[in-house]
Amino acid sequence: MSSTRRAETFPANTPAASQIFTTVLSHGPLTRLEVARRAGLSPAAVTKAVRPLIEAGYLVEDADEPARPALGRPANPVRVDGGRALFIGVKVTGDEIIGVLTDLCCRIRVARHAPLPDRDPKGVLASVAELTGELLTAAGDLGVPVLGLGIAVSGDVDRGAGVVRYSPFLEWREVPLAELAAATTGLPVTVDNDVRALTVAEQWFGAGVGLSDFAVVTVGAGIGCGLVVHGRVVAGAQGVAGEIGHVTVDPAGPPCHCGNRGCVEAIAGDAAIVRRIRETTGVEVTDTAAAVELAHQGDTGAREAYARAGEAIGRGIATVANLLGPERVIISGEGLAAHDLFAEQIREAFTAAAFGSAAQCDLQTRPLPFEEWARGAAATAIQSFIRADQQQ
Amino acid sequence: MSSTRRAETFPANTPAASQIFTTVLSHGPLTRLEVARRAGLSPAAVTKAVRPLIEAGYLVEDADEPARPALGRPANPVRVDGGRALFIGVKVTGDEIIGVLTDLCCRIRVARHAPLPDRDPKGVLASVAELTGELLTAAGDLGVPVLGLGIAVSGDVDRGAGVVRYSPFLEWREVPLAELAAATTGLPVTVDNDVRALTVAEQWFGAGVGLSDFAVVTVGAGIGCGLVVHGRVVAGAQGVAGEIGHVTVDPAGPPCHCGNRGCVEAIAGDAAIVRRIRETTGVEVTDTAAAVELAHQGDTGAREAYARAGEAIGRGIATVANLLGPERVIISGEGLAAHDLFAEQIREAFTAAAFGSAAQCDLQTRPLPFEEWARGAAATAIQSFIRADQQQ
DNA sequence: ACTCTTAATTTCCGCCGTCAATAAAAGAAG
DNA sequence: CTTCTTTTATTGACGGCGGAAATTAAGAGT
Repeated sequence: MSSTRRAETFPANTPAASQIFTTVLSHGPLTRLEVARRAGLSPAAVTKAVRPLIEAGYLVEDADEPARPALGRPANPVRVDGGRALFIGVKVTGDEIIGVLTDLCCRIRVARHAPLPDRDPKGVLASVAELTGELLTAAGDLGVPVLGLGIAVSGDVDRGAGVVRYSPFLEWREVPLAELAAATTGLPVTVDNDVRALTVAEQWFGAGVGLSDFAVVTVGAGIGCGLVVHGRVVAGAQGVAGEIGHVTVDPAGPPCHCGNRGCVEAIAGDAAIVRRIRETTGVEVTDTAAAVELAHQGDTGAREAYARAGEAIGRGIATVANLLGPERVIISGEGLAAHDLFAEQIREAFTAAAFGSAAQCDLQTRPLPFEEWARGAAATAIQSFIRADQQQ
Repeated sequence: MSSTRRAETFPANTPAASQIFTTVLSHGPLTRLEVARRAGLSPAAVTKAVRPLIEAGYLVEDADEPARPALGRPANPVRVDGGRALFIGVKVTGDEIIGVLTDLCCRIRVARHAPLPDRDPKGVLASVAELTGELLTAAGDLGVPVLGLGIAVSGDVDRGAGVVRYSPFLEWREVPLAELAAATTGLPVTVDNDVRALTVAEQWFGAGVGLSDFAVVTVGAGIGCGLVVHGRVVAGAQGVAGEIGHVTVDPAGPPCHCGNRGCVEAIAGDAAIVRRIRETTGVEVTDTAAAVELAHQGDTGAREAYARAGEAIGRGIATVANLLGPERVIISGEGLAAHDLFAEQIREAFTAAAFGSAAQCDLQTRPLPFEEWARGAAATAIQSFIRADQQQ
């Protein structure tokens, strides 16, 4: 496993081919004509681009003909053969790593997690290698090649360079993770920020499909935000963007570890909610689960803490909507376990603080199973595989 | 003038040609090799694209050879011949219209303004036609054709459709201004939101040249913001974006006409500052000029009002920086007359509220002469002329 | 005069994507 | 059963864009 095996490459050199494939990938089975229409190309171009993709096994003609609605030659839709290739996505948190094996359509086949005994690059790399090894074995049993590995890390990540610039959780600076992981696993590696990875998954396989402007807001220990503008994920000039967690909601609010007061995260982050409940109720809740339970029991102080959190989140989302005018905001995150406790407040605060037509922005809530972060990492690997060099 | 004259079109059909021209336009005289490098094209492609542009008179070989630094065949830089074509930009405010005649390099040749007696579409159209007529006469004296008219209006504008969706100041809804103005002036017309127009001017001819991610913040009666992400001006899904003026800075702050409290505009807008000074000092200041003077005289209350305003603006800018990670923020606007009164607070509040590497964002201040808004409108006309159909 | 160096141009070529015509695959009509 | 209609897919010719490499251009130094 120490040698980099000859990586299989995707047979789509031209921008049109890669765009056509992406269209089919995101929009399920489509006839060639429909693909041409959506991609703004001629039918001839689609036919020509599709052939090599079918020959290589990445696309298949959909055998089952679901609807035979109309006159004329029957349509012959094509779809991506998810089983053609597998990808591995790994999310590294402060104390564990989560890995998934997905197919080309980013459907999870196997999910694993393991504790993270050691946070320094060497230790993390060993854990990643072990987990990847397990998943590779599982892939081998399926007889399908694994064509890429995506790693998601919170913090400041330069995806293009494959370098973790700064990760507070891991206490890393300038770690060339892609290079290191490629050397140990022999796979092509993509490294990206975790929220951006999740955003990529939504853009290609989730609620962001077909939208050129949307945002993903994650609610949990921290409050994160991934942005898609002009059809591309926003990375920011310094590699950091979407810091909604430290948008000030109330300058008189509780102090935040960032040094300010009343950041969204200082009100609606897990720790902030728990602290607030302790302070107002005197009950010694220690973690989020206990906080949620207390609120569900009807405790006024706990409910109020969640209401405040919801309001802060709603205001944060309204800020995003005011500034960018996205078509949709997808709210997700572990914090959604408490969804019923603040959904209403989020919506209310958003509506109140959204200015003008920004209020027309569609708010969607999506559950976030714990493997979802790792799935996002896999999505970045799929993306890198499909458009090896070219952008968007 | 009632018939639409045969519009001259720009001889650059291919994306490469238009990109090459834009590069030369923004980056002054460049040798063909340098253009090729910057545009990511081969020198051959540049030579081929440049020739018809020179023949049509849009580009010229720079006669004066400024530096002859090196060995080898002397470089033969090309630049845009600003005098080849003229454009008109018009900014419509609530009570006057401002018009400029610019050359192809967006340098102002003539500036005029006129009161706006009537705000309904018909009246505005008449005023625009009259002002345009004057500028066309001036252009005729120069013997240079006018190839486009840009109109900037505050509010919700659909540039592609040429329709003003909603303008609170003018009390317009769904006015097809581009079509109407084209019919009366006979010129190709571009209509855009005023802040976005200003942003286009900065992107092509100002402090945003060469940057793919930056923001323009305007300080004046209102607080506005134009955003460029991935090299393109953000328009938002509903045609509205950059509403920094109604980002909440302090939920306990003064009420805003939008229905919330403590919006940036409710603290740092002209009217808000004047009101604040009246309330805290008791002095009956009536307008911004008086407020500035009072502050410059050292009045504590007035100075404090400006300090608060600066803090609010700084926080607003930090929010933009946190969310988008722009490379630069350009602060401009009529409010900069009071620049010395709050520049420091803007910077301090920004630094305090910017999270992590967002603080590395470059803050620049630019004066905003009153014709600048109209110049922005002219910039949109130039942009439309250069890339008639294709995007970016 | 010759060489060295860098800029610009020319020529040729590959290749992508469109156009327009054609084939394919049904059901409908007679 | 044949022919027509309708819609999808394919084919082949064509045009044009942009790149690679060779060539020309225009000096400076020796």
